[in-house]
Amino acid sequence: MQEKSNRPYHHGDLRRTVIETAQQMLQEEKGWQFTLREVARRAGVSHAAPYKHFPDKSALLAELAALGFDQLRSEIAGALERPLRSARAEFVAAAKTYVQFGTANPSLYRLMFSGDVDKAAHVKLDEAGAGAFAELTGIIERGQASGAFKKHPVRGQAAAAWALAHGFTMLTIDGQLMAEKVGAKPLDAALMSMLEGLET
Amino acid sequence: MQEKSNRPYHHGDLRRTVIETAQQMLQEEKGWQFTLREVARRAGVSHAAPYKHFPDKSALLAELAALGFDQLRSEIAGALERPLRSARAEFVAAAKTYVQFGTANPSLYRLMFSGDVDKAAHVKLDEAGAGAFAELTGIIERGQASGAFKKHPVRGQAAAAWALAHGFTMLTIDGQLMAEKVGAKPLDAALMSMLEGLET
DNA sequence: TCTCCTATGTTGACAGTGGCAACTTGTGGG
DNA sequence: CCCACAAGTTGCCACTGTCAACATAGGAGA
Repeated sequence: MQEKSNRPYHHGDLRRTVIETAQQMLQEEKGWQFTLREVARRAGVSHAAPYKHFPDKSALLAELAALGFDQLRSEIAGALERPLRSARAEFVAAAKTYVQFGTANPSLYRLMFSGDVDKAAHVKLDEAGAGAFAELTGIIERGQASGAFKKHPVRGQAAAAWALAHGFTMLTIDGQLMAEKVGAKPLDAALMSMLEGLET
Repeated sequence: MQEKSNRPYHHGDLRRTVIETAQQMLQEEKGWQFTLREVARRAGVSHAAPYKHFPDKSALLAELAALGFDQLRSEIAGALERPLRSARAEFVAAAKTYVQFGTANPSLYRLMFSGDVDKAAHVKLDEAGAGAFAELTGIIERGQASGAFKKHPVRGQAAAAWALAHGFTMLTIDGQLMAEKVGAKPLDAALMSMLEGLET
């Protein structure tokens, strides 16, 4: 419109708006390959405005990934808050929450684990592995302490559990684990296999 | 140079040259986010020449991914060619070959499983899951037939095995499975866990 | 051998991108 | 009230993917 925008010259909260707009665009067809200019357009500012809040596009992507890790950790912690009856129940709850998060947010999950975000740009991304891994390590340690799990090296077991959850999430997002190919409840089957290896 | 290139007007084998050049560029820093114009420059042709062999950039990426799946399947088949003493040995050989392939070719492996290649563009990508999955299914079937593996639903077990191998590969490529975090031989630990679940 | 059609190159253009510099408009602190 | 800084805008550059029109072979058929 020829008439000036009624937004004042200073947006007031552009950093948050850019992040939220980018999060919305993650849900769209191009996933994290949206353009920063389109983010700026939707935020109602010029194409260069986001550069006052993020050094470059990669920094915005890193921020999105970091928020994703925050949310993942929060959901896993939430799943373990309720008193659980056994190490097995803890393990299953954490794993199912993990996979549920990834499959509910496929583009975000891909971004979180793409090589394209600059891990040096955001300390939270360094903590990414630490967070998920720490939860799993804790579950296995408690399981071994209670006698429910075999006393194998904890970190190797935790790596296996994380690899299984991560791999399952990625393959599901890719559409590689269709029911007609892998049966109706492949996650349950996968977790049972892993548990049979873990349990005494 | 002002002097004309000594390459004749018709390249003669440009499609193969574009593929090979792109494969080389996959090994470089930008991974599969190389530009088609740079591929054309390195191939010594104009920026539009590749469009006579590939409808668009995505089609070239799909071709690279398909060749990656060919190579992966070939390497797994090669690992299983030698007579193996047990179902366990088969399982370990296939899994280790899988992870070895992915960690030796990180950018190619990421491309193979990125959501960014158009699966409709190449029938081999549809077969991607079929190939790896068929190998794993075969190993588990043979293991169950010989009595080495428990008689659980095969496809669920195969899905678990694939998820573990895939997840382990992706996390390794991401640098998330450093030895100081997960111990010296995390893949061996992971495979042992899964095998303890599989074996009778 | 010639002609014609197709394959496969090239050139030029378009619309868009990421990101930078210089400038403009507030805002807040002293 | 003034000034320094934050946070906007405008304009530009070099590059991209892709398309259309044109140029140059190459091969098949008469």
